[in-house]
Amino acid sequence: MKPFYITTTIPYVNAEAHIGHALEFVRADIIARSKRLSGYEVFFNTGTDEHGIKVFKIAEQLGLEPQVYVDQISIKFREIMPLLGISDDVNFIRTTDAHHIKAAQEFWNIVKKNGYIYKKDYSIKYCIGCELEKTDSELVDGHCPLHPNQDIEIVKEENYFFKFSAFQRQLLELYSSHPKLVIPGSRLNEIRAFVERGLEDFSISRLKSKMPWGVHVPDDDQHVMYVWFDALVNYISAIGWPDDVIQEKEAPGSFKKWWIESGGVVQYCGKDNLRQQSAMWQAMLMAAGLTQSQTIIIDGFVTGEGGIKMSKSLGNAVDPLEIVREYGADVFRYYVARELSPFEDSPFTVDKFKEAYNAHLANGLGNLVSRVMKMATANGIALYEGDKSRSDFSSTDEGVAAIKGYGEGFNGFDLQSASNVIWSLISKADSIIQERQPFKKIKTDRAEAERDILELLGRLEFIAKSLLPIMPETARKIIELIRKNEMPASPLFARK
RNA sequence: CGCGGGGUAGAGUAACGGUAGCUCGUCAGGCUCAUAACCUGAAGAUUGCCGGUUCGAUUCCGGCCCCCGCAACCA
Repeated sequence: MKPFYITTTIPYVNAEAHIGHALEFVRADIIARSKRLSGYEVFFNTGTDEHGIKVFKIAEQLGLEPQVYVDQISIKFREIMPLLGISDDVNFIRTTDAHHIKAAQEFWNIVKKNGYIYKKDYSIKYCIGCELEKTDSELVDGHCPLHPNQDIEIVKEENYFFKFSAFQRQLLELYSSHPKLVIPGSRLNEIRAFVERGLEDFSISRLKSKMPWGVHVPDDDQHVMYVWFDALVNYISAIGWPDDVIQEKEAPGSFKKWWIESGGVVQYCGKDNLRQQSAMWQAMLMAAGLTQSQTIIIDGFVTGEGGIKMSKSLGNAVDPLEIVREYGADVFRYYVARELSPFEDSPFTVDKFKEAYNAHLANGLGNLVSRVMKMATANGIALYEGDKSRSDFSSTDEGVAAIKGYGEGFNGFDLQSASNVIWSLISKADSIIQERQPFKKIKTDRAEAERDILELLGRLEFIAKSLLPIMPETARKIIELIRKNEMPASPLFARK
């Protein structure tokens, strides 16, 4: 079986999971499931990023050891997975895992040995009020917005730096030779323009005296790693690197299989992560002598009504778990796949969600299942005689075209166009019932009506099978009903 | 002249050189197998503004206005 490796970015655990995380988990899972169904062996990775000053401070405020805090919050993220219908075999990496820490240090050693790590003075902008360093973008008029009356202190410290600037040409070559590296193409243009403007080396360590919660820099007990050389390495530590490379100890789930033979990792990330994933991380891989990622899919953001940023203070934030609690994982997955733009920002409101649920799941899919199964069961017309199907939609011209459109959607990671194929088949089936009226015909022309109903069952089965990656539980339920020739005990999606 | 994305019917979006499509909502008709569901039809858009290229522009080019994100260590 051909291997396929897909990963999400791993969320930082300074806050609980929000809808953007849920969206990314679900999208990656839909791709993972579809690959599995088309015969790939899949490694699906997600997890949590747990080091850094913010986590350290939060733990301090809560009066907890950092490790205790991250244990608590990491498990919350892990527990979300089954609630979203994420595949059971998803790998969940934590940057505090012993193996990951070892891998991050080994990665550092290799890059250093290759001459891409050096030390220099670094000016940190520090807010005394927050006791935190600040980035320019966090400052308003040169002051911390939380402490506008205090001056920002410039603290100089010696940090390790990564020679990002050395990779400008190689990165540009990579973008030219791999036009599908970043999806959608507009994001590739964006990152290319960024790299063309010139790269600055970036700092990859912090003084341990100020930031104790991090991976120790090898051979220097004054420093811990700053986020990049820690968190980004998870994509390879998750698949066993460096064991089978360094020690030539080939383990199952090895780096060679998942990173090399698969053709590289497919990564999902939000648009705020474009730079980190498609430039910084790729350069780090080059520096370590490793091959590049295969594809980086850039998600848009979920916004509130009218494209306004979602935030708790604005009161327009939607909690994915509340949605899942009320509607179930499959409905949320449907919404992510079909109602949100695959690559651009799209609004998510409870009203819109409910509207889509009623229109396309209750009235659409759910209602179709009821009407088809009613005609089949009431008249004793089953699709299967033993194991033999009496109507196979996939071999019809229409079926072949549907498979093509659906496949193209998935190949381009365009879940929306893939699911549109399914919903146009649902709509078509509704029209067929209306036009041919098998429910009426059954009284006058049984043979003809039976043919119609069998065709509808075949279509419904095709719809259900196509739905497996997106709405796995629902799809299985429908397939089961068809096999047993039964009505659903209660409506699949009750109107709300 | 920092970078990128966008402005299309009441709402959300698609098309990207050839009569502006889809979904929701609205209105009218039909059907009764179905979850007051389904089917058909209608109304509703001078495709942000101005100019250019073209036989023809929502689609290409130039200018302007407005919105959003990013602007380097914010996951």
